[in-house]
Amino acid sequence: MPRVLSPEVSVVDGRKQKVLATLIDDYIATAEPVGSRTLARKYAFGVSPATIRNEMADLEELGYLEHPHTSAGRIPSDKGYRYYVDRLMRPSALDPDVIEQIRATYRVRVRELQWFIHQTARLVAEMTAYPTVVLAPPLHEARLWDLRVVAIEPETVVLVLRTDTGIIQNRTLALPEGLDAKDVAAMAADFTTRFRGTLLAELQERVLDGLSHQLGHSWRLWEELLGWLAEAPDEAERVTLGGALNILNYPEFRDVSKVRRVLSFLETEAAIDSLLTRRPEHGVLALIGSEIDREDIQDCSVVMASYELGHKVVGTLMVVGPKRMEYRRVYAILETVSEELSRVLNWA
Amino acid sequence: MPRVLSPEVSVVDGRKQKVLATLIDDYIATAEPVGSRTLARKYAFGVSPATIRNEMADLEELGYLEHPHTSAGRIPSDKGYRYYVDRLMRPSALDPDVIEQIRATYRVRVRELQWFIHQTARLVAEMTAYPTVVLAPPLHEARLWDLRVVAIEPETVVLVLRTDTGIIQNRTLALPEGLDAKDVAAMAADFTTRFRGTLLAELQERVLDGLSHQLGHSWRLWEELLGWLAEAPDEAERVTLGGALNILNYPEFRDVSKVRRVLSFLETEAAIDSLLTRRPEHGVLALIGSEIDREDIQDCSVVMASYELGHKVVGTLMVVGPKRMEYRRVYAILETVSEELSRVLNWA
DNA sequence: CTTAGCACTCGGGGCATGGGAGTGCTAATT
DNA sequence: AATTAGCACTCCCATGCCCCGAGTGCTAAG
Repeated sequence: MPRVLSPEVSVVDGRKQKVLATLIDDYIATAEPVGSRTLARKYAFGVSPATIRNEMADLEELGYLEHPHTSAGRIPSDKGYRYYVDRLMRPSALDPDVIEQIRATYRVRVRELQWFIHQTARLVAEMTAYPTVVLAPPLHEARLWDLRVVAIEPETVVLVLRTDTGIIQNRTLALPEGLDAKDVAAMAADFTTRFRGTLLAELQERVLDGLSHQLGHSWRLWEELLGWLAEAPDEAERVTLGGALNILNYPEFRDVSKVRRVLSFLETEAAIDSLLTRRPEHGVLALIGSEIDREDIQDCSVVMASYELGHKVVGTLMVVGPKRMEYRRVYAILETVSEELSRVLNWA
Repeated sequence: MPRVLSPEVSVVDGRKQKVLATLIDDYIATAEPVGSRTLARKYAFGVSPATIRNEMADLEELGYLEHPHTSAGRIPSDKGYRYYVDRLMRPSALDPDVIEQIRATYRVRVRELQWFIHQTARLVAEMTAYPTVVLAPPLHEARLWDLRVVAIEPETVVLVLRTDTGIIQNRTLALPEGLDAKDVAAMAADFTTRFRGTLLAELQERVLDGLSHQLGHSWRLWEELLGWLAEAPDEAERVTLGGALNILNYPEFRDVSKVRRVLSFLETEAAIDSLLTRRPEHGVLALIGSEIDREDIQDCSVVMASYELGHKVVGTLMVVGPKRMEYRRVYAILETVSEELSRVLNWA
């Protein structure tokens, strides 16, 4: 008859914690269910397998471990991982080399936001060896700062849109007959003074409301121009994916259909967005397996962090991998990268 | 004792051709080795399996078919596919709907080249159901047309680079102290008049030769500016990949390691470049299995077509899939898409 | 409380077996 | 001479079986 265990107290028991932590570390490293003998031999526990066996049985009863089948070792449950992440794992100190690599990435001449986002996705994917998603600030939430016109040819101009978050989009535009670049430049200047500071989302709405009629300028041109303004926020590439193929390195994804599930998830903007409700304002946060409320990637974990621009939280980094993820390392990397990224974006 | 067959003549034999064509069609559709019985029953041949068997044995001896093992049906050899592509397959007429879908994609307001390339990759990947790569014209081969400066803030400007092929890149630049936007604009104008028409590759070289010294303007700014010009061609994203996940739908890629081989190939610019030596100037070309001289994707086929800009061949479309590819359909789609794309890029 | 001992469970690898698909040859048919 | 029926043969592969080993859970002794 099993001992009766009062849940929270017993896990606090030092040895149980050590067993759980060690088991999870081992399982993260090997992807094989861990047995009592392995645990006792491989790590210096100073107790016999039988003792460990008892502890493991308790941990299972408490819901921290599971049994794929009778004669296999144990694997962590979602609850087990959660406990590990919240209480057990020692924060990992990044190697100075690694920190230097991160800093070096951002130690560059002035670049545009999109460049930083790309580099970040690439960097984190490479360093963690998991697929990584970086979300750019949604253009809808940005405010118009500046609309400029560059004459390129008599009948062609380039529009340069700049927002308060420093995002720049440009777009070539053919001029309707009878207008030259100067007219357009004047219109743009007028437009800028009128609407500087307005949310792009709001402008978008107003366009649909027929803003162009009220402006009195050349009707057709404004239609095009405002049409573009209205489209720009939707067209902007918000999700940047790095190292998608990393997923193929993990044995839990030896099955092609699982690979498809995860990769389609990562390529679907709406899917990624659905995770954003959980985004942490500060620090790093993990969603483990069933904590993600989407069926398609229930056997994955997601680790997220935010970054700031103009001292406001605007974007997100996400690392996606098997539940058996190297949380320690990923936490450390995301912490450092999100800090450094925020720093460079805030020109500090 | 097998009959002696003079190679080229005998394949011309009508029935052998029909057997070969039908077998390949069936294999393309099913991915299963095709046996004589299946062939005779499923398609109205009017002869018995035994006869087909003889034909198949001949075709194998001639090198057009292979035998995975004694008791399996036949599959086409690379030579067989080649013969099929060159002589056997009837060109497929695209459905009017499909043609309309292609046209509609390009029936848009003025856009930049990069937009067309993205759309094309997406469109072809969706229509063929294979991964698709679109190559942009290499910036090295473009000529400087225009360098413009837009003042954004007192100490920040946006540079807009335009080439003869209409490619636009822009870049934010922080001004060194003591310079204002007007100075820079003047410099840029000067630069444009001096170097309009020069190959970017050449400019790149000259930069390395210390061009900035000769220009006499503010030394530091030119360094930055020219540094950017020198980098731009290398940074430009030349390879656009669409529908990478399509590869997962084909049973020959049920094995994750094969998926990895193909997808890493597609993500490696240098690898893609190595195929370019075979790019056709006109029309559509297939490389089948061993005809691709790279080991990593020997069990794939690549179908390519070029597109024109300014009436010069500058870029390439590639569809990548298993050797058992739907050549008919892919040929038809690539033909139409490359024509329509060239048309829209040439403003016709 | 810990541990040795031991019976028990279960998944998976190895091996034999049989069925089925397909071939290739021969001989008969047209 | 070409076609086809017949048939023996080959070989893959799914199935079932057995056995091994890893791991457990219980009991009883230290």
